[in-house]
Amino acid sequence: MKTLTSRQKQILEFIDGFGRDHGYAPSIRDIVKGCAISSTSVVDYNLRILEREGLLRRDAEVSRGIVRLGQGRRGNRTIPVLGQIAAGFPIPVPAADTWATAIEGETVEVSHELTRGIEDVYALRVKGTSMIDALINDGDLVLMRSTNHADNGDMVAAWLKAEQEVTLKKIYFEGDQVRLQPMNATMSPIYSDAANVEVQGKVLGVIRQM
Amino acid sequence: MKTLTSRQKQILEFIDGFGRDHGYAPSIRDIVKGCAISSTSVVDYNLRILEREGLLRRDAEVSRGIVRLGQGRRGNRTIPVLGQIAAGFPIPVPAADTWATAIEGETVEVSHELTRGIEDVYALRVKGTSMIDALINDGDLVLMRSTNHADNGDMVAAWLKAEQEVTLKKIYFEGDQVRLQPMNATMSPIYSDAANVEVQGKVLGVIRQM
DNA sequence: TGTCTTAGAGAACGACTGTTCTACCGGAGA
DNA sequence: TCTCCGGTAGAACAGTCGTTCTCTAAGACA
Repeated sequence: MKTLTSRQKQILEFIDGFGRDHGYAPSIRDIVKGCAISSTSVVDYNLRILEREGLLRRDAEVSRGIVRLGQGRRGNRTIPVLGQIAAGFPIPVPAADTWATAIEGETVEVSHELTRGIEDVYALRVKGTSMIDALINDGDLVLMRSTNHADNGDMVAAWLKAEQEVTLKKIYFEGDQVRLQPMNATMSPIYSDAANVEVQGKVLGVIRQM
Repeated sequence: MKTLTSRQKQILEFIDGFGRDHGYAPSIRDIVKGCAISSTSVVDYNLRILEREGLLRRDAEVSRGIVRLGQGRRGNRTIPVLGQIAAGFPIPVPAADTWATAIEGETVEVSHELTRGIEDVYALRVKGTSMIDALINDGDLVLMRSTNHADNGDMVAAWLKAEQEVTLKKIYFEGDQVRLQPMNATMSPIYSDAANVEVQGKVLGVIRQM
């Protein structure tokens, strides 16, 4: 990338500032005024360069059609809070329609850093202190990736069919057995038949508010 | 708030969708096409209602001057990660210049929900498992509000002057004594002279990525 | 039945705005 | 000196876009 001229940096900064102040992009003439430039063609000229450099996108013949690209502008993901998780209480694996209806309810906003671009993410509010061994407290929000697959050592929400309960544990596959390991050394792991265990989701992160 | 008509909901959803797709707001005529409405005046009429209900803001005579308000659209805060915290290692209370230089370094993006509009927020990365009693693990990010004041029961970063160390504990003021309470019942609280304890910050939240 | 309110349709006006064409200027290179 | 090029000016054009005025229609209410 070629280094930007001071004018181009100035225009870029003006666009960002204008967006923060107004909530929409400036017009060419807004930039003319804001950067003390005397002609719209100069702005157009420099915007073409900035677009070529990949710093913004322009939609032809659209008023205020400048969209800033690059840096941390990607915004938030809105994640549905599908329900609560507590020992002995099943979590519904979200189906397409569950998803839609959940949108109406509680949601959290998280940055892309946390979800890392993963699509099927939902959140569960932890009820009770039964997960305290896993450093997860009452009221915490766990970000879950909806999946039926897990790797050794992943922290998962596991559905124990016979026991009819869900626990949040680390999972280890040992032959046709599955070991569900609490994160507290003083607690014993649960061993179960692999057929009896169904992975409902993988924990991506934890958010706690105080 | 009066309940919205289906047309108003439709327009609202179209605006949100258009914004996601294009990065800028639709024009009135975009809404006309997108919602199969036959006149711009109908859109204008409904937009006025939506504006009155506080669901959006319109800037007069500005192309694509619709700004969606309400729900979780407020965008992110960029929080500087000022350093690490580990037992026995002092946290610098951020001064104005520390702040500026830290901006250049690592940052996290968090939604406004977490910071609740509070200004002086910084983050610390937890090193080691010395805070595990407080349900905070190695590598976690603690969101701190920079303050010298704390209320009874707040979780704070406390600087013990004589011992030259910082701990993350619940704080209780008991006369001229201060009780620093770990969050694990099997551990004993630390009692210290009030003059020996300096609150450096209050924990607002914890973010853990797995 | 007549009036008011809500909702929608259609068209026209004028301001807003992106695009483009021509011209000017200074420095680098031949 | 002449030419080319990056950068700048100014102006005109045409399409975009918000606003507003007039009309229509259906339901509520007295």
